[in-house]
Amino acid sequence: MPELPEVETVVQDLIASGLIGKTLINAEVHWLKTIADLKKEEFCQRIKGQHIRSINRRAKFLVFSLSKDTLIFHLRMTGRLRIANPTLPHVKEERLVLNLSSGEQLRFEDTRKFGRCYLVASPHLILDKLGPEPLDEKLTPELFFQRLSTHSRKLKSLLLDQAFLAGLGNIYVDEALWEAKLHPLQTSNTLTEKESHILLDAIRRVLQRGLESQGTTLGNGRTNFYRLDGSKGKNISSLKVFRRTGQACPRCQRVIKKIIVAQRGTHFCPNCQR
DNA sequence: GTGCCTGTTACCTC
DNA sequence: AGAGGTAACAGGCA
Repeated sequence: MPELPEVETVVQDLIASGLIGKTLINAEVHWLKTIADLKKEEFCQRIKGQHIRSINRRAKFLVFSLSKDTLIFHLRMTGRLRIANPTLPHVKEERLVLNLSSGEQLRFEDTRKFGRCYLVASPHLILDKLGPEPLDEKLTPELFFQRLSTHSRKLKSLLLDQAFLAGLGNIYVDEALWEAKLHPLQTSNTLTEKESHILLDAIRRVLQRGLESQGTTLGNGRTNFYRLDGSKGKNISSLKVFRRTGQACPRCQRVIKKIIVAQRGTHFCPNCQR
């Protein structure tokens, strides 16, 4: 669910909610594996009294710089953050609650329990293996082409690989490949330099669109992406192929197909994407 | 109820 | 190196 635009939306929502500068009073851990790296007692002890210096995004990670340590969330499939008054009813999907000096709570809800929260002295071990940020100017078209050329992999799996490029997930990869008119099974080192530039542009366009729409919320269930205040992202109306199997391609009207690549549902137009 | 699907990632084997 | 399988989970849906 949460890919780059969704995580960035949540980061911006957290900042807008005035979280920066607040102090973490204590933590309530309701699911141990959520904080897999640390024992519950150590996590609670260590986080106590630290204040939030800044909130950033790297790939699909939310990164809270605290006064001493770094607090990192990965939402995986169904993780959600919510700021709540303690009197707000709790839900059973709540895995972690951080009590703030303001009297509010930062609640982490996660239906499928895949999400993770790390409290570390240094973020490097977690963040340094990630590839470049797709929207970073330092990722030039030349560098992107060079990186694509050094792998012989299906475009779909390569673009999902966070060590190759950070922040894309199933939705935006399918959308970017459609936008670039490239087949998900095409091998990465067969792209011409021109095609690779078109692909980078396409990736940036679909991400930018996702950001402007504050993310993609696909349905109505609680396992979907929601913003901090519970509202939906509006990007679904921009999707051209994702979960549109059997419908007409908006470009050529041919029927959109679905195949499985790298164990992931992959949507594309067999006419536009050769 | 049954069985299959799902937006992520780590880890394993070939 | 890269591909494929499995596992971690629980809900949605036909």
